[in-house]
This record gives sequence, C-alpha cells and structure tokens, in this order.
Amino acid sequence: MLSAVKMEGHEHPDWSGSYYYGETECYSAAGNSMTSYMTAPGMTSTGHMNTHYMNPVGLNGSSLSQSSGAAVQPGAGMGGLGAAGLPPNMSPISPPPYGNVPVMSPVYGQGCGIRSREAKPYRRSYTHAKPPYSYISLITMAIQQSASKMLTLNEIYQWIMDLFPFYRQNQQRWQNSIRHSLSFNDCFIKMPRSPDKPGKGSFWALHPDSGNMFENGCYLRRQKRFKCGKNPGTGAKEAAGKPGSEGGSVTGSSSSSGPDSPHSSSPSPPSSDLKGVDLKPHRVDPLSSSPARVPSPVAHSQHLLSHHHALLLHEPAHLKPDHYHPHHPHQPLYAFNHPFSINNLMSEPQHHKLEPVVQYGGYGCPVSGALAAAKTGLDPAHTDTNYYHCVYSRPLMNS
DNA sequence: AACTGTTTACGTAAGC
DNA sequence: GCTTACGTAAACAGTT
Repeated sequence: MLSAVKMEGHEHPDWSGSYYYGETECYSAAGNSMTSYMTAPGMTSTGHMNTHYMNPVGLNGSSLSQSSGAAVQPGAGMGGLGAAGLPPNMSPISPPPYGNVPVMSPVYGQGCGIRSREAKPYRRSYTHAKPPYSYISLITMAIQQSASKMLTLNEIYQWIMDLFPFYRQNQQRWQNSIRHSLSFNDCFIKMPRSPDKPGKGSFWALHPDSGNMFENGCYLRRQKRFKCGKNPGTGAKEAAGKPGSEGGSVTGSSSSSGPDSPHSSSPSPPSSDLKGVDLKPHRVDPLSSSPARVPSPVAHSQHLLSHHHALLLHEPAHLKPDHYHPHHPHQPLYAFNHPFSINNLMSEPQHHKLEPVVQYGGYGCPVSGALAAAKTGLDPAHTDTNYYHCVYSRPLMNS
C-alpha cells in the first residue's frame, strides 16, 4: 500500500506550466508516512523513493552566501559525506569544480528499475515542490551546516532559500513559521550577538542536548519533540537535560510530564553551561509555579558567543564539526546514512566556503547553479533553468 | 518602517 | 479516537 505525502505546493504559480501533473501533487513512498522514507525504498529495486528529496543537494559544506559569522571550515559542518559515506545507491559525482557531491544516482525513475517507465503524464519536476523537511529540520540543518553552529534568522532564511526554491515564494508565510519554530521549540536557543558584531537579531543555535532529535539522521518528522529540562529531578525532564543523554534529549510523550504543549518548558536551563543563553524557559508551564523566565541573557552577551564555542567543546560530538572524521567508527553525526539524512544534503566540505555550492535539481540532482549564480551575481532564482533540470517521474501508485 | 522575536490559536496529519 | 508533531495565521512587543 502506498500512501502519499502531500507536497503542499499548490499555491505556487510555478507549479503550473512547466510541470506535469498526473494527479495530486504528491510524491509517494513505498510505505505509509514519512517513515517510509526511512526504510529507504529508493535504495532498492522497488524504489519508490523520491530521490530528489533523498539528496536535495550536495552542499559541500558550504555556508550561506551571506553567512557573515559562519565561515565554513573544511571538514566542518554536517559531517559531510564523502564518497565513502554514500549510501549504496549514491554515486559520488564531482561536478567540477565542486568536488565530491553525492548524488542519488538514480534520478527517480532511472535507478529505481521499474520506475523508469515512460511516465509522461506523471513526469514532472519537483523543483519547487515543498521539501519533506519540517521547518525544524530545515533550521537544524542550516545551523548544523554552519561552522559556528549558529546563524541569524536571516541567515537561516537565506540558507533555506538557497537550497530550496520552494521557499523563495510565499516568504512571509514560511518565514513566520520559521520564527515561530525558533521561538517555540526548545531545541533552538538564542545567542545574543556579541558587542563587536552588531546587527539585527540574535544568533540561533541548537540546544546542546537536542542532538538526536532526528533519529538516525532522518530529517523528517521527529518521533519526539525535544524539550529542555523542566524541573531538575522531575524524571523525564531530568533526562532531557542530561548532556549527552541521547535517549533523554528528546522527551518521550510517555515519560514526559505532559504532552507536547507550548506550555511545557523549563524554568531552568538543562545545562549549567548554558547560563546566559536563552534556552526558552520563558514559556510558562501552567503546572509549574517556577519563574517563567530566566534573567535576560543580554547581560552576559559579551562572552556568550565564545561561551557557546566553549560549549561546543563539551557538547555531544555530533555537534562538533571539528570532530568529524569520515572514517571514524564513531563518527557521531548521524552516521547512519539515512536517505533523508542531512548527510545526503551536505556533502563533504572541501573547497567552497561561504557559498551555496551546489543547488539541487528537483531535490536530487545537485547541480551547480547557485554557485554560478553567486559568482555571477545572478539571483539564484533566475538560474533555475540551469540546475533544475531533473525530472521527477511520478511513481506508480500500486493499487 | 522593517525586521525580529514571542505567543496564542487553530487546523492537519502521523503515530499509537 | 487520542495524542503529538507540525504548519499557518495573526497579534503584539521590542529592536535596528
């Protein structure tokens, strides 16, 4: 039985015209729900995997074109995969001059064997389809790919738009959602700017304990939502606040003190290391009489950034770019190469810094348009035709 | 004014 | 069917 994941691209003018619609804007998976993708059917001969999404982009560890404070270091970022880390179905391609760019070798319908049917009415590009990643995933990816492991809101916007043309439209809508996600989710922490880096907005980073929100590196829907510690000593929250406690970093609904409520939060940071960093304890837990907000982090802003870097030195290795070793047996960054892993989004950073090196072509064909656009000064959006040429063949819907 | 950040509310869909 | 994760809209306040 096949179920479909709605693509939610319906309000985009780009959907019409140059794309093909057989039916609803869906891409299907060989299974139900997003977890179907986790089974990596696209890696098999039955491949109904939308390989475009499996490897939307090879980023080569690049950062934002405007990433002011996030200079990417070689070897930094998301534990980029070199060829050695590629899933079985991925072939290392080095479109010059961008180095190793993992590409799902089969654009959907090719490598999937039976899927290479004519696919004429179903043949379409998902260039501007909504990526199957949640906003939380996107934010997480954006932050994690940055060398400094923190980005401003605008940098997050840019990163998302650089990678996903879908998000070049309706910006007000999704950017509002991004802001909401940042504020709402405990897994994101706000790091005030240092005085020597004036500008708008704070830096956003990942909560050090939120490392395994996306289990197995799957950046689809989370199984559990990360919530930082509630009350020290209150069971589940305690676990959530335990650094390095992978099982506890994501609260389980069964073990947490309450449902995934916007009101469930912690009056105190889960990590003592995070004093001064806004860990969003300010949402009032109606069940708690504890103070709703910690003192403003601004007072500590002077060393917050460096403090955060120091934090990174003590945080779980999966957040440490410098600790990434492609062949290290304990390479922590979602060593499981999930088809929706960011490992498939981010290839090994090597030569290109501060630029979106490779755009995706229809979520699966990383190509180099963005860099060219960046270099030529063109709006990447206008280079779509250069690198959005991969066509998605709509999978056969088994009856 | 525009942007950033917080919060509330509501709807949808996945997962159990 | 219930709970939870997520998406969206909107109001509002603070900041640049």
